[in-house]
Amino acid sequence: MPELPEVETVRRGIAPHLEGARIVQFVARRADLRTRLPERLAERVAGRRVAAVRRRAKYVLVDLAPRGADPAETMIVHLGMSGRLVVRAADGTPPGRHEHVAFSTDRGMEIRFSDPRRFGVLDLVETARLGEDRRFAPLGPEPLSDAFTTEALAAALEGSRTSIKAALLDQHRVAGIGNIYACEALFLAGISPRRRAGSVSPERLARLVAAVKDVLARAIAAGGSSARDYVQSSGEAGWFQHSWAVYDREGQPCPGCDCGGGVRRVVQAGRSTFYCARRQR
DNA sequence: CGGTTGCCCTGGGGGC
DNA sequence: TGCCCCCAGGGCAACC
Repeated sequence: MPELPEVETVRRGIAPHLEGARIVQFVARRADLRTRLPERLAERVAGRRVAAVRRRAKYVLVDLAPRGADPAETMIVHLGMSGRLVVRAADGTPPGRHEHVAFSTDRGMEIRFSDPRRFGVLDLVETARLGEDRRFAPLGPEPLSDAFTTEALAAALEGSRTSIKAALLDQHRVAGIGNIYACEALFLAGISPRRRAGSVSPERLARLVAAVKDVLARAIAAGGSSARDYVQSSGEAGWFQHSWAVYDREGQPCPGCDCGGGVRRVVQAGRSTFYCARRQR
């Protein structure tokens, strides 16, 4: 699934089409995503004006303006591993097999949520209660915000005996990093993914914070890096070649390093980790 | 309590 | 070509 940069790119892709627009029709074709769609979702959303499209961690947040007695509500979208939000003209084209939800706007555009693996989530919560939602309350800081500092990361990792790689994937310590960018940031910072999280020195944590920000910002600037499941929100298929230094490059030489073994793959907490044993210590 | 494992689901790729 | 196994960007509940 899209990690933070891909979700941010999706947000930027759909925001111009949604912000200020009114949702005129909302259709849910199947309700059994990772969690069930909320009751009466279509009637609760149809007719509402979109106040803003935001992002928190890997969630897209579509803020719906109040309507009559209805308070401001937020549609929460998580793309899971294979989810997409595609913008297209509302031209009546029938939905594809995996397009589970679709909604159109008074500007003649349609947003389709497709998710073959159905690991995604779509929910509706009162905007004022978002902060106490169990999915959002425990989230760590946004890595691209000023709140994500060396000191903040050190505090989040203090005493932790898990690996630094697993810690970076823990959304409660820092939010939005997934498997690809965890690998890439550790490579950039020269830190072994197997090192215990609580034992990384402040100097190296400072490098890691900078590496996380750098790798995420560059991915956003590039439009998000892609994997096979991803399609840019504006609809064009497959954007971009991968430009990863170590992710999915087992056995290949890492950039600027001719160490014999090349990039290694190990499994940590059930997820593949790619790293260079020579450059990462 | 913190950390690790298994599972939710479908599709694509590689090996045979 | 076909089949079968393995793997995949996440998150969470159930376990140690």
